[in-house]
Amino acid sequence: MSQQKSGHVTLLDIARTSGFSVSTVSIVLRETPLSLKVAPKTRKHIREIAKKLGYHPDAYAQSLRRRSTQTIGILAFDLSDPFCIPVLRGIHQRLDQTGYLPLTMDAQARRDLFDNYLHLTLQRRAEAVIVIASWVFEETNLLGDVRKNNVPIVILGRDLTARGINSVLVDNEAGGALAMRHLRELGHTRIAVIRGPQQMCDSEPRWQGIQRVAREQGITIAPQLVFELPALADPASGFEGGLHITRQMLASGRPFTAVLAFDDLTALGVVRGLTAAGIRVPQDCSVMGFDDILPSEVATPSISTIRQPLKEMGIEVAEWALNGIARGSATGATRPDEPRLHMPAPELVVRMSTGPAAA
Amino acid sequence: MSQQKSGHVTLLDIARTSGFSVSTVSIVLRETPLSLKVAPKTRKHIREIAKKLGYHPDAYAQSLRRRSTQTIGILAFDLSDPFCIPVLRGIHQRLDQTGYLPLTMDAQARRDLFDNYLHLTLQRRAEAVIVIASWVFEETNLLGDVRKNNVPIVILGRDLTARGINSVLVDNEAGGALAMRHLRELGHTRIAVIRGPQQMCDSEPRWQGIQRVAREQGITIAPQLVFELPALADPASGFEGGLHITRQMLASGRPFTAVLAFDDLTALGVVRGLTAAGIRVPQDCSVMGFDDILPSEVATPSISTIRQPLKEMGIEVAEWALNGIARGSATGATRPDEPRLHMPAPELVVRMSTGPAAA
DNA sequence: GGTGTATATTCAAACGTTTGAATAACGTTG
DNA sequence: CAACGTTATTCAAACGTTTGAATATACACC
Repeated sequence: MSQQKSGHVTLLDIARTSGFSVSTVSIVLRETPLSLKVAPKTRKHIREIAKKLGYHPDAYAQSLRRRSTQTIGILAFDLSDPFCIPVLRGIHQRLDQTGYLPLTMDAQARRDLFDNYLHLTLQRRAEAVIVIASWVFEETNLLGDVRKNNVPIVILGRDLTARGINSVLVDNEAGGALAMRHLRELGHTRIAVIRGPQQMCDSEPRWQGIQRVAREQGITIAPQLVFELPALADPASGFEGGLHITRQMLASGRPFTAVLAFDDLTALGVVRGLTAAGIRVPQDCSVMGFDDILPSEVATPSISTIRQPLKEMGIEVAEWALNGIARGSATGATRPDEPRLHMPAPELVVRMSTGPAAA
Repeated sequence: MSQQKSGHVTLLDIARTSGFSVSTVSIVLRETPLSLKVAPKTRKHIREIAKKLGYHPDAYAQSLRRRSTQTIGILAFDLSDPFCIPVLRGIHQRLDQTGYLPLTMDAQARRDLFDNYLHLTLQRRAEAVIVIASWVFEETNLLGDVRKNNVPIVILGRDLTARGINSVLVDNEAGGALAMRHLRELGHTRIAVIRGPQQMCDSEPRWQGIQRVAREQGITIAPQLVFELPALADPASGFEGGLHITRQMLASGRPFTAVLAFDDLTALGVVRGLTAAGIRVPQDCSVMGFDDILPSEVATPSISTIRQPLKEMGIEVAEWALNGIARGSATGATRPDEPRLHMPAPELVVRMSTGPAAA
C-alpha cells in the first residue's frame, strides 16, 4: 500500500503507484488544457488509481500555490439567535454556485470570541468577511487589521456605512410602521408599545416608524404605555422581558387593547403574561411581534409579526462579498468607494394573535 | 510600504522592513525556545513591525509545513433543526480550550450537499470529522474515503457502531419510558401516541420505552390511538403532521386524555389541533413532547417534554474526536478498536401542557 | 594562537500543489 | 539526414512557513 507520511493520500502516492510523474498526475486530475495531450489510457489509469486510493487534493497546498483560498469568513454574533440561520441559508445559496466555502464562526454573543474569530478569519486567509450582527455589537477594531490585509468586509444587521463598511439591514422604520398600521386598521387605539433595549440599533428606527404612523392616523400613544426592554446579551431574554413588562402593564390598571412588542420572543412573553391573567389573545387583546422566528409560527395562538427577508438579505450580502473579492483582484487595491447601504422592506405576516379591537 | 504580492502581509515583508532574516522573524513571532537567544531589542523591534503591518501568519502555509491543520470538520445534517445549535455549543466549548477550529458545514438535509461537504472536509484536511445527524441520514460512502485517509470520525444522533463508528445519542428508550411514566403518574390511561416516521432511527426505541412502561403499569395502548408521522425531509414538518393527525384522532371519536407526541414540534401541532377544536390543554387533554427546543419553552401553554443533554453530548463527541486525533498520531494508524457507544439519559421537563387526567 | 564555549543569526530543505518551460520520442519533410 | 512539428511527459520553481543544522562573532582558557 501507499506509504504516506501524513496519513493522507498525496499526488506523490498516486505518481508512485501509477509510475507517472507528479506533474502528469496533477495535470490529469486537474483537467488542465494540457491534459488533452495525455494519452486517454494514461488518464483513465491515473484517475482510477486516484479513486482507489481515496485521493483528495490538499486544499492547503492548493491555496498556497494558487494564492487563493476560495473561502469566505462568516462571523455570526450568536448562532442561537434564530435570526441567523435563514441568513446563513441565503449566503450558502449564493456561495454554493461559486465554489467559495463559507467558514462559519459563532461568537456566542461574546466579545472576546468575536475578536478571536476575526483573527482566525484573517489567518485562514478568508478572501472576504461577512459579519452577521443582529444583537449587541460593540465596536471592535475590525477596521484596522482587516483593512491592512485588504480583505473586503460586509455587515448584515447594522448600518456601519459611517465606518466605511457596506451594510445590509432591514428597513426597521418601515417595519415599525407596518406593525402599527396593521393594529390601527383593526381598530386599535389604546396600544401599548414595548421598545427594544437602548443599546440595540434596531430599537430607535422601529419606534420612529410606530410614531410616524400614530401621527398620521391621529392617535396618541400614552407615555405610560411605552416600555423598554432591559439590555441583556442573551437573545432569548426577550421572553422574560415581555412577561415581566406585561405584569407591570396589567398592574398599572391602564386599559389597552393591543401590545406592539419589539420582537417575537417578547411578544410570546406578552402572550404568556396576558393568558396567565385570564386575558384572551386575540379576543381581548392583540399582540404583535417582529422577526418571524419559528416559535411564532408554531405557538398557539401563532404570532402576527413583521418578517425580514432574511434569506434575500443573505444572498445580497454574499453577492457584495463576492463583488468585493472580484474588485480587489482586478484593481490590486480596494478603492474607497462610497460604502453602500441596502435596506430591504419587511413584510407583514398576519396570524392568530391579532384581531379586531374589542368594543 | 511593503510590496506584497498576495495582498497579505508575510514574514518576508516583516523581514525586509526590519532588516532581519525571515527565519529570525519567524523564531521571534512563534516564540520558539530559540527566541530566548535573540536580543530583546531585536525581539521588540520585530514584534512592533509585525503589529504595525497587521501581520497574521498564513494558516495554510503553517499547516502545510507543520502537517497539522488544527481543524475538525463538523457536518451538521440540518442547521435549522433546533437540535443542532446546543450540540454545536458543546463542541465549541470543548474545542475552544484546545486551539482546534471547528469547520462547520450545513448539509441542509440534502444528500448531495452532505456528500459534497464530506469531500470538502477531507480536502480541507480536517483531522477528525464529527457528524451531527438527528434527522434522516441515508447511508453514504462515508466509510470509504474517510477511512482511507484515516481520519477519525464520530457521529452524534445515530448508532453506527455496527459500521465501526463511535456514536453518541440519547437513550431514546429511557426517554420514551420517562414520558409515559409521567403521564401515567398523572393518572392518564387512555393515551394516544404519535410515533416518529419509520425511517428515523429514534422512532423505534422511543416506542419500545413507551410500551415497556405501559406493560409495567398494566395499561394497554389502543392500536387505534397509535399514529405515525409521515417521512418528510423537513424537520419543521412535524408541526403539520401533529396537527393533521390530531384532526384524525378527533374525527375518529375515540376518547383519550393525553397525547404523547414524537417530538416537540409534533406536540405543538397537537396543541394547535386540540385548541382549534375547543379542547383545553392541559385541563381537557395533556400533551407531551420530546427534545426541548425553544418553541416549547416560550409557547403558551409551554410543552412538557423530554430533554436531551445536547450540550453534554456535544462535549463528549468533541472529546472523542480529540482522542481519535491523539491516538492516530501516536500509533500511526487507527487500530480498529471496538467502536464505542454512549447513550446519556434524558431528563423529564414538566411544564404547562401536562396535568392530571380529567375525571 | 589554537581550541572551546556561549551567544546571535541565517541557510536551506521540506510540506503538497500547480504550471511555464524544457525535454524526449517520433514521425515528416526538404 | 538534418531540421522541424507534433505529441506526450517531466523538470523545477514557487507559494509562506518552520526548524535542524550551520555559520559567524565574541570571549575566554590553556
